[in-house]
Amino acid sequence: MPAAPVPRAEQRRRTQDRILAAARKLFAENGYDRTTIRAVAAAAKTDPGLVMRYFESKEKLFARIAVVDRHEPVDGTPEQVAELLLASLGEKVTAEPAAALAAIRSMFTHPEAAKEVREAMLAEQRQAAGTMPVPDADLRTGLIGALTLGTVIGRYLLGLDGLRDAPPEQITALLRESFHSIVHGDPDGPSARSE
Amino acid sequence: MPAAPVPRAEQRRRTQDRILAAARKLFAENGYDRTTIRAVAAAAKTDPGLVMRYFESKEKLFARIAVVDRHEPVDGTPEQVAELLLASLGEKVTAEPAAALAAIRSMFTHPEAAKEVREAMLAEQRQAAGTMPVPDADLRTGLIGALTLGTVIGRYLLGLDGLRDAPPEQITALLRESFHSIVHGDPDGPSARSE
DNA sequence: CCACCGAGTCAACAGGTGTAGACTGAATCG
DNA sequence: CGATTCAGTCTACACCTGTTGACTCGGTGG
Repeated sequence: MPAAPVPRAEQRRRTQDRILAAARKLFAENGYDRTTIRAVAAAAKTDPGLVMRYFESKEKLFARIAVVDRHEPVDGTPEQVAELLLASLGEKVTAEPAAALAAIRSMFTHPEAAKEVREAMLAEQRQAAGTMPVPDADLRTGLIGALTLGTVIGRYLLGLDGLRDAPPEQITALLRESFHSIVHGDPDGPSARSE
Repeated sequence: MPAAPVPRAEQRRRTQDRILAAARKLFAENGYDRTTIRAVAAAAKTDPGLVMRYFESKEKLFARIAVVDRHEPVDGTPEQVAELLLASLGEKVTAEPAAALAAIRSMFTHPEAAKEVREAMLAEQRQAAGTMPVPDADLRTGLIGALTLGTVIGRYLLGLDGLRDAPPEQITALLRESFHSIVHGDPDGPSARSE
């Protein structure tokens, strides 16, 4: 007597979770286009039809997965802002969030993913820019965002030699001075340092 | 009487050029997966069959297009190396080579494109690393490569607000100090500056 | 001038895609 | 206990993909 007949609600939750996990993994590894509903279903040991039933469409499934989490508002002096942005990079380099990787990997070919990444970066950018009273604040904060993105890509998506297995603290240590110089460096280059 | 019957050789060259131009454009805009042979043929005002006949396969056509040009060997003191890498970024930010964009846009989903970009970056990295007598030279040069890539991506592929229309000199000026600090900064962070 | 070659066109194939719908059987509920 | 709901499965559709081969027809070399 199989006395433990798994309740239907729980059964459903389990399969949905398996599908989400498989989707996260496959989207992160192969990007949107190269990930098929059939592959997700297979990896989740289910049927493509079920994936459709639970998540409506491939698009919706991807949207459910590929979220880049926005961090809390930054504020303070430019130096503090630089330090905060650096810390946020540290988290990203430490955590390896499959969801963000899925979005980043797909952002060049999938419009929705590009929008997701762009908006997350712009949100960060606007807030940081507000604390900088220089005319080219947009450029500076955008640059820092780009550098952050480049670092994450180099480490996780390209696996560059020096970056792949470096301890996060070492990476952030090397970038600390960079971030600071960009945030409050003088606009005409480093030739005239006032500090 | 249309007295100028275009010679066959030239006719062929023209069509091949049209195909190559269309492929460059479409691969750069949409990436490998989302670019179809049919679309290339249509944009080149030809037939898919002809594309196959002239370039054998989609793969070969892409390989023909997506080449990231390696620049000449860098050498000298670390400071000079930093300056050279910065200049090379300047070129990249100025030129907007469709070919490289095609490779970069496809590198997350197309293995061959990833290899192309990786190898171009590693070649640069190895040479630059040779001039640095520190144990973490790989990390430093890899980081600079990642920052360069991030900048190009932010400018051309994401079109970030501050980066999209900033003059290249301004970008390189802001990054100059960063590159230098990474190349010859001290390994334990910027807290103890010897300069 | 005529046979040939090759640029260009067309239709089709085999495979893979997202998605829809009918069906089955067991958990659920009155 | 009987009726019903619903997780899970299977089949099929319509479409799009890279790629192939047969066909046309005008420039080309003998």
